[in-house]
Amino acid sequence: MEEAETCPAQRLLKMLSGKWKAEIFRLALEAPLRFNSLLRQIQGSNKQSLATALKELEEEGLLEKVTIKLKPLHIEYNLTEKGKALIPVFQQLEGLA
Amino acid sequence: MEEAETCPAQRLLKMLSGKWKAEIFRLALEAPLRFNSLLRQIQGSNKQSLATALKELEEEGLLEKVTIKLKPLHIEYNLTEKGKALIPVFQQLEGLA
DNA sequence: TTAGGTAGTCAAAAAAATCTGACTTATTGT
DNA sequence: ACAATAAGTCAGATTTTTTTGACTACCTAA
Repeated sequence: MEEAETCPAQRLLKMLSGKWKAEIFRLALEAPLRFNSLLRQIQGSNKQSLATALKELEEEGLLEKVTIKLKPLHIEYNLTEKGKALIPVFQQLEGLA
Repeated sequence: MEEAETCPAQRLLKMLSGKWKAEIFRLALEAPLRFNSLLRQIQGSNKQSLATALKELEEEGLLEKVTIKLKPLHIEYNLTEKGKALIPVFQQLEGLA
């Protein structure tokens, strides 16, 4: 059941909610992400959860999926402009921690 | 099962995670909170969930519970200093929304 | 050609979060 | 004295999120 939210910050908060999204986002600040590397980097995570998180981050427009057609032929996830706009918030969050 | 988090922002994000916390926090910016008013103000919520959220916000040190011993003798929840430190982050979040 | 890597999907199970309704204790207003 | 309000708690049910393990499909290196 979907519900309307009254609090504007809620939407943004929800974008990074869930067990793995914040960590994925943080790693995306450093370099383009690749599925299996992520699975190795984030200990305790699992395929399904990462796949779901990546799909949602993509749907929310924070990450974009890019098929690299060169040599090792693989897929990358990059921060979008919208994703980059979130960096200062994220840093402020880290600053308080 | 508890797990250690690697991402520093995660802790802060978690403080305002959950279905009602952001909304509660937002209302706390305006005025001290009272349980039953909150229940009426936040449509769709319920006692138990609000009680849990308030308890957690208190444990996290964002709200403090105050017993007002005057005339109508009641309980208030106020933003703590730590809670107030979160205001700019919250505003930035709303600014992006 | 066979093994290993990459990038997943699917169904089902388990765990965590949220909701419901009944009940409590103390204080007010009439 | 009685009913209403305030501020909850508790057990159980329901819902949502997260995890597990099996299974695809494609490519590459030996």
